[in-house]
Formats: sequence, C-alpha cells, structure tokens
Amino acid sequence: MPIPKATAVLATNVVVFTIRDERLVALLVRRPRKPFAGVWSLPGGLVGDDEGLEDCAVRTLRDQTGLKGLYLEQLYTFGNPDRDPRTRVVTVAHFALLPPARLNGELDDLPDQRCWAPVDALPDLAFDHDRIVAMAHQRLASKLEYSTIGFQLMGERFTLSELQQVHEIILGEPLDKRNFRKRVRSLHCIEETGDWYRAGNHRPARLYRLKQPGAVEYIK
Amino acid sequence: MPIPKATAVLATNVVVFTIRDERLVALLVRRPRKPFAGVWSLPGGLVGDDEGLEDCAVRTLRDQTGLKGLYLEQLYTFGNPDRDPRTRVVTVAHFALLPPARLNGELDDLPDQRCWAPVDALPDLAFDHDRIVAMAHQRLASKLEYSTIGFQLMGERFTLSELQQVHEIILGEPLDKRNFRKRVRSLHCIEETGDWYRAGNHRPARLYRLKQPGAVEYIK
DNA sequence: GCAAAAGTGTTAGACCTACACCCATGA
DNA sequence: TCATGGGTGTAGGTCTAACACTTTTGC
Repeated sequence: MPIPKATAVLATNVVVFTIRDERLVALLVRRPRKPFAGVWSLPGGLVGDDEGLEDCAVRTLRDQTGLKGLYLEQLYTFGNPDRDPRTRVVTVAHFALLPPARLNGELDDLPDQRCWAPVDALPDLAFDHDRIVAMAHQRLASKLEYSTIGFQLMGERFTLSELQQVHEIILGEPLDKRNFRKRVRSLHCIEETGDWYRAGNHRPARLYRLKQPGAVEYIK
Repeated sequence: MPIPKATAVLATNVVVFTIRDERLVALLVRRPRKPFAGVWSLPGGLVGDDEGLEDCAVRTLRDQTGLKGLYLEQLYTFGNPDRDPRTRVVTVAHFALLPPARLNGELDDLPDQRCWAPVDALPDLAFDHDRIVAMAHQRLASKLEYSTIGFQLMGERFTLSELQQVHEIILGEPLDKRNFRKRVRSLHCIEETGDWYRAGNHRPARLYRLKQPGAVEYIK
C-alpha cells in the first residue's frame, strides 16, 4: 500500500539530558529493528492517531526507559525527505531534563540496550540523531543564560555548588563561585530548606528548594 | 481507505510579517475549502511526498501569494489531535519577514482573497492559527533583542530611523534614538552607502546597507 | 523663517567581573 | 591538625539609560 500523498510517517524523539561523572550525557537506546538495527538512537516512536505530539514524546520515553515526570519541551522538527532510508519519516524532536539525583538505580537493567553517552563523545547514531543532540545541547546552553531552566536538572533539594557544577558542565566553562551565587540569589526563585547536606570531611552545604518547582521563567 | 496508524496529514504554514501603516501585520489568505471555508487563515498547505518542510513552506507561500526570497525560519510544530475538525493534521509553522519596501504593488490583486491583518487586531482565524501568529510575534520580538534578525525587515538600503521604527513597532515600545544608533553601530554589520534618502521638508537621512545581506547573527 | 525629521555626547547608576580568605566538618 | 569543599564582600570597569539641542532640508 503506497503512503498517500501529503501524509507522512510522524514520530517524536526525545533527548534526555542528565549529568553523570561530571559530564553532560544523553540517553540512547539500541534500535531493535531495521533500519539501523542494533545502532544507538534517541528514544522515540510513532505518533498515535489520536495522540498529541508531546504526549507521544512522554509515552515513548516512559515505555522505552521508564522515565516520567521530566521537564520536557519541543525542540525542532526534522523532516528532510531522505533522513530515513526506507520511507519518509518526520520527527518532532524534544528534549528533557533528568535531575542526576534521580539516576540512582533507574535504568540499571538492560545495560546493553540503553546507555548514557557524553554529548561530546557520542557513538554513531541512527538517522540524523547526532544533529538533534547537538541542537538540543545548544538550546539548553542558551536557555541557561536567559531562563531558569537549569533548576529543572536539580532534585527537590539541592546545594548551590551542585547547581553551579551543572551550569559549568553544560556551558563548558568554569564560573566564578561568588558571582554565580549572587546571580542565583537575585532571581528570588529558591529558598533555604533549613537543612544541610553533609558529605565528606568538610563543611556542610545549605540545601535549597525551588519556590515553584515546575516553573521555568525568562530572566533579565 | 483509512489513514494507516502513525501517519498523519502533514502541512506547513507561514506567518509573513511586514510593517504597514506603522503596525506589525501578518498576511492572511481566505480559505477556499472546508473546513473553515471563507475564513481567514495563514498561507500554507500539505507537504509533498518528497519535499522538505522548509521547501513546502516556501512553495506554498509562493503559490498562494507570489512572495519569494524572504527570510524564513521554522517556528514550532502544532499537532493537537483535534486542531483540525475533520482529520488529524499536524502543521509545521514557520515565520517569514517581508521588508515593507517590497510591499509596493505586490499583492494588490485579489484583494478579497488576501489581507494584511494587524497582529494585535486579527480577525477570526481558522484552526489554531491565532496561536501560531501570537507565538511567531513573541519569537520575533525576542529575537530582535539577541540577534540581528531585524535587518531582514529592511530593504537593500535603509535609514536608521526606518530600522528604529520597525523595532519600536514590533516591541511595542519607544526606543531612545541615540542609544539605538549607538547599539546598531556597535554591531558593525552595516555600512554607509554614501547616498541619502530625501523625503519631505527636512534633512535627508543616510542610507545604509547590510554587509552580509542574508546573515542573521546572535549578539551580546 | 518655519516645520519636520536627522543627527549627535555626556553623565549617573546599574551591572558584571575579577579576585582571596576564613569556616565547618570528618578523618 | 589537616584536607576538603562551603561560604562570603569589595572595587574597578563596562554597559545601560536618561536626557536636549543643533543641522539640514523643502516649502
């Protein structure tokens, strides 16, 4: 059956970012089927007949990785006619942020079917998924500068040093501790929990929380 | 023939912006067919089997309005399952910029099939096209602040007052003349043509041109 | 000479950047 | 007591924002 004119196979993909071993990593899944069988790729899948685009991204992510409740936003739609060697597939790419604190244990099963790959050292990826990751990284880095999106990589409670490290890793450059803290405080979007994070032979760190956990605002 | 699962009717739409009568306006076309027959809508149409998304946006714009050679970029993909009352249609929305100097005469035929509508006083639009226009306006306004996109609304040669007026209209606020000129000069992306624009009983204005006409760069 | 828009600099305050030391803890 | 990372303030420079008058032209 030929695909009728002006319909396309429609998919979504998601670049899930988190921080692991002090690097920005993206979640990859091994493709079970042709084309690119066995090759690493972004989680994603076909959009259901009656399913929203973001809903599809959320669903396929949950089905393929068990992850849910992540910050997620639409990134860009990739539709070069020949991006899939078989037939026309248009994919609406998204990116999502997983606080590293939620990494514990999740995704430890099926280790040869999924992996976290550093964005600056990706393996060969199926389709144009390398371009998607690159664009997502770029978008995330820009949004760090003019929005409060960085907090979406924090757990419920976090220290300012954690937050700073995440920013440094994504931006790929060291930040001044005092200036960073001044800036974060001036946003007025976090508050002290009153608790302390104790780890190692050193002074404990204050734990903060977001005032409005889901909110991402533009700044400046 | 039922549409097979996971294929969708795929379309593109374009919000063409220009400035008319000191207002930011968007180009609308009257829908010839159901659904929403006779209602104003954005130019656009179905993506061909072997056609890129941007190619489709460019083609449908040319076919429906005669416009070509405009700055154009992808905006966002709208895919709510019920955005089209008949069947699932996903549209990849774009926006484009038409320098007002190119308005002369173009589009003067078929006046009841096309119109320029002020973005802050749109008529009822088909589908979710009002949301698309709103998002495009917002994106354009943000990009004015951190990129050189504003020059894409200028003709080949332009005065700084023209440029300032365009910025003021899009941002919806007056700008300081001296500060604006200082900022534009500091971008180093325009040069004097040596010619002057003479109009009315007052001092002529210098005409400038872009050094790299197509280029849109991030600034700051 | 008058009306209308073009063109031009300076100053005060805000903001950003660079920078170094003491503190609290566990071992 | 030592090693480790947490926590803090200031000063200089840069950038931004506010502000008013002179110039050139056509009528």
